[in-house]
Amino acid sequence: MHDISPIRAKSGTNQEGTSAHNRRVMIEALRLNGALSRADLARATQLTKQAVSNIIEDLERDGLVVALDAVRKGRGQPFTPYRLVPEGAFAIGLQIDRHLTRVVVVDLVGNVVARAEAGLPLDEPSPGVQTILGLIAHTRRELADISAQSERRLVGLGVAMPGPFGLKESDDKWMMPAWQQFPLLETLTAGTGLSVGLQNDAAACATAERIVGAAHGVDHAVCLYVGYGIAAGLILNGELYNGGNGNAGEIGRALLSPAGPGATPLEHRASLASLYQHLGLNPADEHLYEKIGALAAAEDAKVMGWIEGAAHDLRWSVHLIETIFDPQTVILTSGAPEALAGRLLQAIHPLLPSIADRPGRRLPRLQLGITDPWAIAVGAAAEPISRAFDPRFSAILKAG
Amino acid sequence: MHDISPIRAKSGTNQEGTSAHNRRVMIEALRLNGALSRADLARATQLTKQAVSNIIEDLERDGLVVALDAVRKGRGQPFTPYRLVPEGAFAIGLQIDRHLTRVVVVDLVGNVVARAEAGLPLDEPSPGVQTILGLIAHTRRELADISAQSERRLVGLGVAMPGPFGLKESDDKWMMPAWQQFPLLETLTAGTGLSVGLQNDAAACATAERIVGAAHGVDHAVCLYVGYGIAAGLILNGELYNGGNGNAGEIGRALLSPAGPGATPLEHRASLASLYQHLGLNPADEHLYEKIGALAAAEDAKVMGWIEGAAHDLRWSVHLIETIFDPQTVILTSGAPEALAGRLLQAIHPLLPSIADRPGRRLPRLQLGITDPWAIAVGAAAEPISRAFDPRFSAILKAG
DNA sequence: CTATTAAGTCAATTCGCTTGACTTAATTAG
DNA sequence: CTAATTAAGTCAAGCGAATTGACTTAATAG
Repeated sequence: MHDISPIRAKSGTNQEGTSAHNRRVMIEALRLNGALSRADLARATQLTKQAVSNIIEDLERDGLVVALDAVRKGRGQPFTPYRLVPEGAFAIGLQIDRHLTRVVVVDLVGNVVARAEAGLPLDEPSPGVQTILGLIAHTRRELADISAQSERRLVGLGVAMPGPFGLKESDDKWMMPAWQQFPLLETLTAGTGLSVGLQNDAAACATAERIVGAAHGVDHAVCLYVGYGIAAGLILNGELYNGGNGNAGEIGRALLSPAGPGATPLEHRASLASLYQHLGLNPADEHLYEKIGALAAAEDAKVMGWIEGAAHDLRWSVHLIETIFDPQTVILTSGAPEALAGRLLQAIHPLLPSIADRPGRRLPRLQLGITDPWAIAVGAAAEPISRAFDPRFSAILKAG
Repeated sequence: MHDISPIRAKSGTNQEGTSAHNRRVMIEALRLNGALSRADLARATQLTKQAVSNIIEDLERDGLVVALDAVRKGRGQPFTPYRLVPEGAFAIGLQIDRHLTRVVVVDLVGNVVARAEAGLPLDEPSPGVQTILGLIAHTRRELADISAQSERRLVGLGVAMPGPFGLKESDDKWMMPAWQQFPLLETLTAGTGLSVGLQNDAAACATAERIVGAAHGVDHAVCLYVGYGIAAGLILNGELYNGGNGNAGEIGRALLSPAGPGATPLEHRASLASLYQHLGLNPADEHLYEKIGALAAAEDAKVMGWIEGAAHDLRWSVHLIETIFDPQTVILTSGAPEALAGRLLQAIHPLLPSIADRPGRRLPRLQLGITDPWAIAVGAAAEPISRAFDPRFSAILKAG
């Protein structure tokens, strides 16, 4: 922001970057594969045994990994597997949805160790933020009871809320105009002292799937999230893709046909908001989740009608996503009860033909992801963890 | 292929990776900014003056950069700018289109130093490949006349042809089934002794735009290529995105509406193939390019009719691309004459509203890119150059 | 019991970036 | 005209993380 050089160049790197990267690679390898010996790690990362030994010793001293009992397996000296220590790091995830907010604390491997939720006023961010800071403080105290060194091991706060961000004017009734204007990140940074990151809810969902779900270890996946709105979280080359302005994947506003009066945004037909409207339910209703879960389980005619319409558009959305991204798999996630999400998944089938329909596929073209209403908050919390520990290009380079 | 470890992990890195990355960063900085002093480079890349000096000395010895005259500017010692040496490296680009093939040799900064073209049989790859190898040998001899050390400085051969690749069965008449089956890359590798890379034509186009065109220095851009077919080249985070199977951006096969008998693939309505059909022209006609150029310049009714239809669909494609990728700009490129491409661009306007319609934009939402029929071949040649000299994550890591 | 296989350590080495002092050469202030 | 200031660039020593190759340890196969 201050004194930007007119010269465009990528940042260089040095031994620090090398070291940081290799540590991250070790941590990711352990997350993806469970427990590994140093010899295994050396083979998998192409580093020497000695380099791996040094790094592991380092990580062990930092409390991020721990040795298990030696294992005898065939000839040769028994190996000592190492695994991640869940209590090695924690992060806080904050989901801000239209009518409620959720806060979770997750550990290094993605376990939820504390959670809290509360209602949220749609049009008044200021008291809402007080509520949020209260929830965060509460979960932090819970965390302190679990882990003595928790504060030192807290790597950040991830925020997930419906996008898109930073547009001209939010006169769209499906949005949250008051929240879009509020200096949320600054307030949260000041109020918590943590490093704060922001994602849209689909991105958070994709991050959750990547850390603990169906996208675990998959480098190219698209996470289609049907929540109050609808959006896609994009995992490309093993990293979340945000776009030029952080709004990539905001397909809720995609028009369903080239033009004309029938051009409807996708989110007006395939989002829970549209379902609530279809059913005449109040979105602020406290028992909404249970109600639509019961209706879906009972295969209520109105719900099934909505499902059919939404599935029709989603089928085509999957086709477009496959055609454009060529992902290894598409993951359908939802803030909806599993009964509803499952029926929606079924209704989307059979899928339209596309380039994804290729020989030698290993992963399904479309699969159901996490259908836990807390998934978004977990994904939000996974973002700082990923930022701190996952191998990524930017982590090798100097500066920030 | 052989003995794949079941352990999933990213590769580690070491000083070699560091060094390779920093050299690439220098080269990219010089390509993007023209000539820079070592002090400028140090500031831009965050490396120390000393590190930059060592690397520049190295690059100079390798013949990749050269010092210009010292420049006095304000206080302090005059600085010595360095610039890239075009003859520092060469690459061959091969475009295989439906009815013809083009070969170019480009230098380090993207200048074409030799070119050749020939017709190609659609259904017989084998004699076609002999033609291609002949063209390559021919341009190589031309190159040898220009640069004595040319062979040593040839970094690779890039191939661009219409995708998608590796599908089940190419019973689609718009495709080139015979070519899809032929072991092209192996034959070319054996026939030239060069390292060979493959892209679809839109990706090649995007690479060309990135090296010498509208996407120069832009990190998030989508290149919409209207050629015989239609596809999008995706530049995400400053690198070309290929997808899980190398078929990302193949939007020609995207269906234009959710379902029903009217569901037409985009390429049946917005591709030059569809124009030829609309006009009743033979795609193998030698003077096709001139013919449609003249018709477009004369605003022929039939051509304008096709433009209107194609623009209708492309307008919506741009909307979808913006909504999904949130790019900084969308670039319309085409193998068509400028008269036609320009009118098509005009006809696409006004654009549909989208998240790209945001305050503080610097780049146009949609702009015309290179409309040179040789652009694809140049982009194909740019791929090995980029692979050899551009900073990228994979270049830091070991092996690969 | 011996040969073989494999995990892991030890100590020396290597290599590219960093550090801090220094040199060179220009402009600006007095 | 001189001295102070500013900035580019060099020099030489140092550092740090991975590498190298020999070595140790401990298991199984024959």
